[in-house]
Formats: sequence, structure tokens, C-alpha cells
Amino acid sequence: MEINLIFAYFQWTAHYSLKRVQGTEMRRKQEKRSKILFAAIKVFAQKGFYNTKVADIAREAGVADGTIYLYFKNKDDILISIFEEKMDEILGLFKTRLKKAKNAREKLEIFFKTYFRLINDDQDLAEVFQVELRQSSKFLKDYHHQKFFDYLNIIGDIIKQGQSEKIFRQDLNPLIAKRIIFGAIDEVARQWILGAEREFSTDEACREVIKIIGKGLLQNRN
Amino acid sequence: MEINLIFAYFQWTAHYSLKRVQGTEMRRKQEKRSKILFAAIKVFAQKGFYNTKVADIAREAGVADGTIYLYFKNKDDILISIFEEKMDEILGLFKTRLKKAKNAREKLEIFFKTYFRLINDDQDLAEVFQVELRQSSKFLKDYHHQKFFDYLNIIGDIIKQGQSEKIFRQDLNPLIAKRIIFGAIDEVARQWILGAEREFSTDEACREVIKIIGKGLLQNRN
Amino acid sequence: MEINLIFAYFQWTAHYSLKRVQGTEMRRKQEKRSKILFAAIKVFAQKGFYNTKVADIAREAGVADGTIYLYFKNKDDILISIFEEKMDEILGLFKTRLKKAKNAREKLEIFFKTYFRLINDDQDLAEVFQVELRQSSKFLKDYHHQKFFDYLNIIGDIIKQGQSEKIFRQDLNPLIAKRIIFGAIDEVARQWILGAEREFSTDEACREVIKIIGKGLLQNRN
Amino acid sequence: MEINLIFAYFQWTAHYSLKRVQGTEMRRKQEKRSKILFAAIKVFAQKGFYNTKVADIAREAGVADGTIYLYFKNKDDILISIFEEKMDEILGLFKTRLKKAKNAREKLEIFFKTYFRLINDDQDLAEVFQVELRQSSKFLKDYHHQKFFDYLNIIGDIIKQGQSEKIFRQDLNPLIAKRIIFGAIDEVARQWILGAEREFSTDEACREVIKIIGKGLLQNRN
DNA sequence: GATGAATGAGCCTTCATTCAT
DNA sequence: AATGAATGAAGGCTCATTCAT
Repeated sequence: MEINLIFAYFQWTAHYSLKRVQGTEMRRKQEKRSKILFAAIKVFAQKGFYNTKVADIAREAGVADGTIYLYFKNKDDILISIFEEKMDEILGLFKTRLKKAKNAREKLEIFFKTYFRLINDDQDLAEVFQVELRQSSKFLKDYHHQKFFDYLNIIGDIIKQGQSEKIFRQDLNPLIAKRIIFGAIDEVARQWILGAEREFSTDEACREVIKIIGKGLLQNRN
Repeated sequence: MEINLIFAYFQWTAHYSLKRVQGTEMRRKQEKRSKILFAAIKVFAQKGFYNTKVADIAREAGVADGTIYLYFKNKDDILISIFEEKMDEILGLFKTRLKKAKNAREKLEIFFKTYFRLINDDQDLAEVFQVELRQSSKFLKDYHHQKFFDYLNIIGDIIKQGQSEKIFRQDLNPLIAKRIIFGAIDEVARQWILGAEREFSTDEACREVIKIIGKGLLQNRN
Repeated sequence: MEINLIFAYFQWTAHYSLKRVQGTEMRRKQEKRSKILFAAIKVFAQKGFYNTKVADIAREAGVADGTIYLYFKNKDDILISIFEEKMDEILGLFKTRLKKAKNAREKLEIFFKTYFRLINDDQDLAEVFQVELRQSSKFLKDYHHQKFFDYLNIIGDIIKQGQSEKIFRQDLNPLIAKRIIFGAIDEVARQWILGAEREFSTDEACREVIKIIGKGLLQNRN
Repeated sequence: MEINLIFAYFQWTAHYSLKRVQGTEMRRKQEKRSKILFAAIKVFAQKGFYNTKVADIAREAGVADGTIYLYFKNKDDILISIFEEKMDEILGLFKTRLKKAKNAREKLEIFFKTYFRLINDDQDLAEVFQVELRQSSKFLKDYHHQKFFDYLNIIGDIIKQGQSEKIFRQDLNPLIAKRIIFGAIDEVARQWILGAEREFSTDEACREVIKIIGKGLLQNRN
């Protein structure tokens, strides 16, 4: 509930915060950029990056084809921008939410809850992140996402903190462990998104992850 | 070592098993088909499905462009065939290997070991599975991966068996748990494959997975 | 020196002469029109007509893209206007300068000197004339360069005058001869303009032309 | 008459000479390439380079659009190839024809005759050379034609030879003189090509050039 | 069966021109 | 009058697929 409010607020600010002080025309420009980005997310989610025509995005956004190129260098740039800009929002949200936790175990739980809340609240975006950003060597090999590493390191840092707090096992390799965790939630989310019939809710998924991963990380005595 | 032998054998049989009884010309036909499939795996792994030209596959396979269409309906069909045929091999291998285990815990461990052995031994194939098939649910609308479900259900069955053997927690939802496990190993494998510098070995990865997931599934008292 | 002054005067008048009697706002309008024309000459000279974007001209002129269309019908119209208006200036200059000559031979020499002086003093304009207008007969199907014929006929008239003065050979075909002369000076000018390293001065070029063409036209006895 | 025969022979050899020893399929490949080049010359001559669509060339050549790209890198490459390949033929023809001359004066005359014969016999090609190759900064500035310099130097060499034979004036600057001559014949040719109504024949043009330029170069005493 | 030259539908991108402000 | 964001038609080029040899 609370998260919902935060998320709504965060969505609202996302479009405006950076430019709040600037004039109306600047705001309008940002609005159109956001409109295109939003349309692109929707269409990429539906058809996939390579099966999406720039004209599809334009139609969805309600602008002319050429207008896209006033805001983005090319089609690839749209996908990269989705990643960069949305990742900024997401990283910000995680940072804010994790501040409240008093130890690594709580942090892990908040992390999972925030993650599945995000997935639940913006499925198109989630799908683009889950599916489209994976598919092209452009984005996986050639293009190095500092922001993706930042994101992964949120998990890594929680693990390390948990180890120094003697809550998590000392023999874990955080490098591999963070991938295990990321992969686990990522795949569950993907299944939730792509699965035709919803076999489980994001809340159930979250609880399941906490059960398995949470327990898997703990010291034997706990 | 032992696994390697098994794997080598299995690779050899893969090309011939289905058609073993047929004549020489049929065998030659299979050889060319395999050559193309093998080339496709390599090129898809390098460049991704959409950035691979049919001509690239032809060149890699050492055949003419047109020849490909004597063995495959179209470019999509190559990807599907990779999946179908390799999945048959993989499913067969898992089945053989898992027979030896006496309980779910052992099965899980064998599953992980076999998985990372496969990844280690055929990286190109692994990459195609990891990256390129992610998008297939988009572009191959009609195509449903029964074999992928079979594969996933190997994990699901191990979980259920572990629950009935009272080794694994009773409150696990096998539907979600199998995704968690699949996602975890999948992501670790992806990182191992795509990461420029090898930060860990497949053996380390395997041990780490067993530590976290293995423990995460167990009953509290164990 | 003297010519320089004349040329400077002529440049100044070019912008105002036609509209000298009109009010200030009209003059301001002319100024902007000239600014655009001047910018267009510069950019056309640098990049060629087809490789020049209207936006390039606008930027060079320091006006908005749309402003150009307040002064010119379209991109073609800019090129035509350059030709028309600059040709008026040039024709006027030739007329003024040629008045002083007492015979065809002197006229020819003054013509050459004036020509190379113009080339020397406004290289951008020269380049547009040299290179870009070459193609105009293609793309401006309807447009006939009356002024170019006027210009050519200055040469033709000098030849005819020289023939009736018995200075030039009687067997010359003025129609062809004027093309020969125009082509000769045009090409020398082009080389001077486009050649990376200046291999000769316009003065040298002028003297060389007078030597060859001048002598070539003369009666045998002279 | 004689020239016509030579020219016809030379046209025939142009397509085959280089590949004469190779197999039929190579010859067929050359034929198609020539067909496209020939079509391009025709269409460029009619509409100009920038107003010609690749599809226009394809239609004229009777091939599909894509076929063009099997033989040429891109549209620019077609124009460059026209220049390069035709220039080879032309240079070869000049070399052959000029061998027969016994002094510079005769050489000059043969040069002019050959030139106007070429113009007369392949008007489309002449137009492309005259007009299209001039219009783009691509071809005039960025692209350096060694072959064009070779061509110009044929004239330059004749001038130098004439000077050492004491036939031509000693005070000529060959650098400028060759441009004067090239420009003169070039412009006459262009007028002959572009002029709607043929005001003169190429033979007349040739005679006129010999009269003016020929005489202009001679020593005073001759 | 094998070839690879040929095809042509399709799409990204550019840019001259318009028009609301 | 001036602006410049928006438009959308147009075209160069790619590449999966075909088919004559």
C-alpha cells in the first residue's frame, strides 16, 4: 500500500523532476520525449525490439515518424534510453527504500518486495527489461551498462553486509551469489510476465523467493 | 572426465542416433544438416539471431546460401531446430545421469553438476539457449516449447520428490521454486559465458549454487 | 586597387540599389534576404547544392529555418536567385568597365581582367557559379538562363566587333568562339578555386589567357 | 570513318578484354555489370546524378534494385566506376591515336579530333563526364582522380613537347595552358551536348578549336 | 542435390516544407 | 515578421528467399 503511493509519486516525478525549474517549453519537450519512450516500451513489450518498426512507435506515441528522430539518435538509442532513464528511477527507488532497513536480512526482504512491486506495477517496462534488453549482442556485449552493475551491486552489497554482520554464511562468494539471486528473481518475474495464465501472484513469488534464497544465505545456527 | 566421455559420446550419437538404420545417403544428408545446425549455433552465439544473416550461417557451414533451404524451412526454423534437437540430447543426458541418484538431494546435486558440465563443454550452444531463445516467445508466436517445459519439470519433479521424501520443505510451491532454481543457474551460467574475464569457474559456480539453493530447499531440522 | 574599389562599391550597391527609394522596413527586409543569399552562396560553395540542407543555410545566416521561406519559394529558388541577382551585378560591372575600351582587343583584355578580378574577390560566389550552376540545366527544367546568355554575349559581341574592326580573324564562328573563350577562363578559374594548393595567381592566369586566346583570335598579319 | 572503326572496336574490347581468358560465367558477370553501368550513364545523363533513383537505373538495366548492389558498393560507387572505367578506355584510345603523330602540332590536332569524335559517338557518357562529375563535392574535392590528371597531362605533355620542338611559344605556362585548352574543348562539347538545337557539328567545333587554340600556342614567326 | 546470382519487399532515416505560437 | 518543432513523403540499402543451371 505504502509502496504503491511511493511508486505513484516516483512515476510522477520521473518525468518532471529533472526539469522542474525550467520553462514551459522545456517541460513540453520532456513530455513528448516521455511520450515516445512510453510508447516504445509498450510496443517493444508487445512485439520485441527487432519486430518493432519505428513507425509503430510513432503511431503509438501519436507523432510523426520523423519526430522520433528529434528526440533520439536512432532506434537503438530508444532502447538504450529506456534502459538508462528507467534504471535511474529504479536505482533511486531502491536506494530510498533500503535506507530504512536496520540489517542485511531486512534489506534483502525490502529489496525483494520492492522488486516484485516494480514488476507488478509496470509490466511493459518489466518486459522490456526482462526480454528485450537480453536479446541483442548490442546490449549484452558491446554496450556496457554501468547502471546494470550498480543494480547488481545493490544485491552484492547486501550480501557483504550480511556477512560482516555474521547473519549470512561466511563461505559465500558474493560475486556468484549476487548472480544467483538476480537470476532467481529475474526468472520468476519473467515467468509471471510472459506466462499466458497467471499461475501465481507477485506477492506469492516474493514470499517464495524469501523462503528459498533468504534461508539459503543464512548461517547454519540461525 | 567421466562426464566428458559421456558428453562426447552423446554428441556423437546426437547426429546419428535418429537415422542409424538408414542408408549412407541418408547419413550424408544428416551430416550436412548437422553441419548447418552447428554453424548456426556458433554464429547465433556470436552475433545474435537478428544480427545473423543466413549467408553467415552458410559461410560458416561451408555450403551455399540456397542449400540451407533444402534442410530448413526458413531462418526461424533453424533456431527452432537447434532448440528441439539439442533439447532432446540434453533431456536424454539428464535422464541417464539422474537415474543413478538414490534421493532428491543427490538428484539435485547431479542435476547442477550435469548442467554446469554442459555449459562448460558447449559454450556456443549454451549462449544460444541463454540469450537467443529468450526472445523466441515473441517472434515465434505459435511455437510452444514443450521440451523446455520438460526440462523445467526435471527440476520440478526433483522438488516434489524431495518434499515427499521429507527432505525438502513442505511449504514450497514447486511451480515457483523450479523457476527460482532455473533462473539462478541460468544467470550464473550466462555471466560465466558472457563475462569478458572469467571471474569464476563452472565448478565454483556449481558449488555456490548447491550451497545456496541446496540449503534453501531443505527442511529446517536438517 | 581601382578595381577593388569598384568592386566594393558594387557589392554595397547590390543590396540596396533596387530598393533604394523604399522605406526602412523594406530595407531591413532586403538586408535579411541578402544575408540568406550570402549564407547560401557560402554553404553551396562548401558542400554543393544537393549536399546543403536548408537548415545549414539558416544556421549560417543566423535565422530560423522557416524564415528562409518568407524570402524564397523553395530551395531551388535560392539557387536561381543567387544566379539572377549576382548575374545582374556582374553584368552591370562588365558593362561599366567595358565602356572605356576603344577597340575589341582592349575590350577583350578588360573583360579578362575584370573576370579574374571578380573570381579573386568573391571565391564563394565564383564556386557556386562554376560548379553548382552546371547542374541547373538538369534540375531546373523550366528555368532558362537568359542572363547567362547575356553574359556569354558580351564575349560574342566583342568577337563580332573585333571582326568588323578587322582585328580578329574573319573566319571565326562567334557562336563557337565565345564558348571556347568562356570555357577556357572558366576552367582556369575553377582550377584556381578548387585546387588545394594555389599553383598560380589570378593575375598569372589572366596573362596566360590573354597570350593564348588573344593571339588565337588575331588576324594573321598582326 | 577510320576513327569510327577504331572506336567501335574499342567499345567492343572494353567489356571483354580484361576477362577474355576467363570462363563464360565470368563473362556473363561482366556483361551484367556493363549493362548496369551503361544504364546508369543513360539515366544520369537524362536526369542528373542526384535526381536519379537507384530504382531508375535498375529499371533501365532490366534488373532488380538489389542486383545493383551485387556489382556496386552504393550509388556513389556507380558514378565513380563510370569515371574510372570509361577513363581507362579513353586514355587508352588517346595513347594509341597519338603515337602516329610526328610532332606536337600534329599531336594537338589528333587530340582535338579524337576528343570530338568521342563526344560525338557517346553522348550520354559525354554528358555524365561533362555535367554530373562536376556537380558534387564528392567527386571534385574529396575524390581525387588520378585518371583525370593523366588525361590533363596528355595536353600538358603535348605543350611541353611543342615548346622543346620550338613550335610552341616558350613563354607559356603549361600548367595554365593545359587548363585553358581543356576548358575550351570541354565547354564547346558541353554546349553541343546540352544545347537543345544543334547550332554546330562536332566537326565544326573541332576546326574552330584548332583555329583559335592552335594558333594561340604557336611561335610568332610561324 | 547443390549452387549462388537474382529478386524485391520492407524499413530506417533524412530533410524540404509547413504552421501554430 | 520570426520561430523551430513537427511533419511525412521518399529513397538508399539490406537480406531472406527463390530458382535456373
